[in-house]
Amino acid sequence: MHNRQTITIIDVARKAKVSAGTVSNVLTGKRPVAEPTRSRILTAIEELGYQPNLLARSLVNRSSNSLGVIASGLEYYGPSRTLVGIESQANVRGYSLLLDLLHDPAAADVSAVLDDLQARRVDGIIWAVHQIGRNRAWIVPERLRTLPPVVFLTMESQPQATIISTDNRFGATLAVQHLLDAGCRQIAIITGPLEWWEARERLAGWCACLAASGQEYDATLVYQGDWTAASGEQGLQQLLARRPDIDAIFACNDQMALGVLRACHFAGRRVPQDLAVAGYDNMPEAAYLVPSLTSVRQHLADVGRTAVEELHTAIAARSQGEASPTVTRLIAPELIVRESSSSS
Amino acid sequence: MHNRQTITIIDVARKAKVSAGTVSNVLTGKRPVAEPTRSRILTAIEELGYQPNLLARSLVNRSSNSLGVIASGLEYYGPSRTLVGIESQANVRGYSLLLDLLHDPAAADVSAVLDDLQARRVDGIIWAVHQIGRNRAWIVPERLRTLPPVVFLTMESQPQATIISTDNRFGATLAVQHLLDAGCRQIAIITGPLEWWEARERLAGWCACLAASGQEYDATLVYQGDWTAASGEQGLQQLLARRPDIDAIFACNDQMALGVLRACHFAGRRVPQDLAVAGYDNMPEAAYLVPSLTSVRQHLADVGRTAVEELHTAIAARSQGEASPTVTRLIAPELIVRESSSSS
DNA sequence: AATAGTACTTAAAACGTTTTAAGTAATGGG
DNA sequence: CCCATTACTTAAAACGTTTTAAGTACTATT
Repeated sequence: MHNRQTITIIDVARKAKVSAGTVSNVLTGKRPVAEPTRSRILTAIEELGYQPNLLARSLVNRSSNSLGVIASGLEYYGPSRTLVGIESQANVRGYSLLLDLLHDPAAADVSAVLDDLQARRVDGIIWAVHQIGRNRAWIVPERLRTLPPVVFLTMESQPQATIISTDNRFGATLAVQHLLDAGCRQIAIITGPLEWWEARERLAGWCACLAASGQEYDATLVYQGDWTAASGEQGLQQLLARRPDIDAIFACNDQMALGVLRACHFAGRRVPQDLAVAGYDNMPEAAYLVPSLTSVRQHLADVGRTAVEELHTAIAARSQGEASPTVTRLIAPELIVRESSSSS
Repeated sequence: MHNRQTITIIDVARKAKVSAGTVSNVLTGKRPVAEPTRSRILTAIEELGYQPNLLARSLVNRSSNSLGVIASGLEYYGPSRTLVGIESQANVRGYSLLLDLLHDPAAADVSAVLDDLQARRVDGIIWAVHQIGRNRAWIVPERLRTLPPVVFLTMESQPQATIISTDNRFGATLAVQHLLDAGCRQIAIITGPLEWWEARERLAGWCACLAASGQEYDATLVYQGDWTAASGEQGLQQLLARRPDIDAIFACNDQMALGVLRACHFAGRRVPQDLAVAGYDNMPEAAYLVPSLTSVRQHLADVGRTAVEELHTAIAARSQGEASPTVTRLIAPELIVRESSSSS
């Protein structure tokens, strides 16, 4: 019945009484084609319902017009937001996206996914996995040389790599300085797991800010959580037990801040009167909690978009044979002050 | 310096003193190769660092081993969760994922993305955009026939399409029945935008459940929100103004439920003593709100995985030349009871 | 009227695989 | 010792494009 033979550029050529090369010329627009021929070809394409085969095109062009994205934790707010930014800019630049998710972001062996992307001849790769423990160990010049250009998200600055990230240290400073300005003096912190680079950076921002205000490092003010609300709840309980005098908490993400709010409720500490609370991430829920949550907003979609732009220029450079310089780009976050920290 | 000439199967063949066909045979494993030759080839591959070009392979195989995913709203909890499920099962089945995001999920013109996926010769397509208004209008047999197999997520049952979805009507029933069992009698609902199929389904579940308990439809108990917490907050205020006697609210997602909780706080209504609240989605924050939120948990990762499985069998069927039957699969959600609705 | 230049077209050669059909060498049976 | 059979190998032909180098037909110039 339906022989569904795929129709190729040759069928179009035959129908328009012209050679395949000419059809290709009108398709790519790289070479002029006389008006009558062009329109003859166009109607032939239309009538046959011809759809070019991008695989064949990519094969000869040696470029697939696609980017590989390796991400993890997509079920969380941050990563998915970043991906949206990546996708929108990829669209603008005409790239398709090949998505790979890492189930264990701490795993160091990633050669399989990299090989696959390479085999599919992606033009560039965005590495959107958080830096945890030694999961960056594969980033060595020998491996990078065999890969298409790579842009890394959310990792420590490194001379041999292009990196786009939000400025976690600065973000933490914003929050802590705000708490200081609000009159708080004993500001505790609930960090993320310290194998995470981001967690260390935010802790460093807290340290630096307190140091600048003349306080010296006090380990009893630090609790290491694991990003979950449960750990925030437990963290506050422990901190209160150790240091009943604390008057502010900087929770390194909003989930943990949520746990803190809950623990405060049961501990009978009013927020913000008895204890000011600031979070990090500015998740959509933050504005509607009771009390609404002061938080640090990262411009994650911008991170994603910038990553694509940076990658795009690197790709262009390499296709010219030039070696593109590696850059590190930090995007400044912004503090959103809400009820949980405003004394009024 | 580095001439970065890509190394092909022919280079390997030459080095192993063998023909390209034989190398292909050990690569694909479809035809036997004598042990000494095989190992000679293997070491040649190893030494040259050969990486097969999947584009070329796909060209001759007429199958790219990849699935196209068209999604939207990825920054929200549900869609990203579903995508994670899709990705994990795609991995199991050996498919790569080509991701396209729709910025306006209500837009009806989607031919551009479909064309692109088709041009890239994906083996199948997962349509993960919510059904809103007429954005399903393109689903007509003529168009479907030109496409590779498609699986639709979250839409109304339709004979000509394979559909995987959670059972929204049943989920709503779970929540409302639970509120009835808790002794509530005036159960209001805050719906999503009623152009959304899911919103209509959940409303229908509420209606059905109340009808079964002998109550007849009462429009003053219905408020149409837009999925945002802000609309939930406003919804509760309006409902209370209209009907001060309501003793329970079913908010059709957790964001709106969050707004309801906030509004209750300011209106001085205690939850659950004065007003029981149930949400939908069971977002991670639900368990840590004060009070923690009763909600309907959808098994979204399962939806994603099932979609891939269903697509996989459809692909297999079509490659055999058979027409695969269309199926509709509804996945039952589950109610998670928490403080916001338990009278104890 | 010959030459040069312009403006398109085209046949053929890539691109890097897999598959087909044919070939070869070794083994076994009669 | 010949013929089948088995077990691999291989050269060549796809797959569907783009690009290169070579035409071809005009027009403009001398």
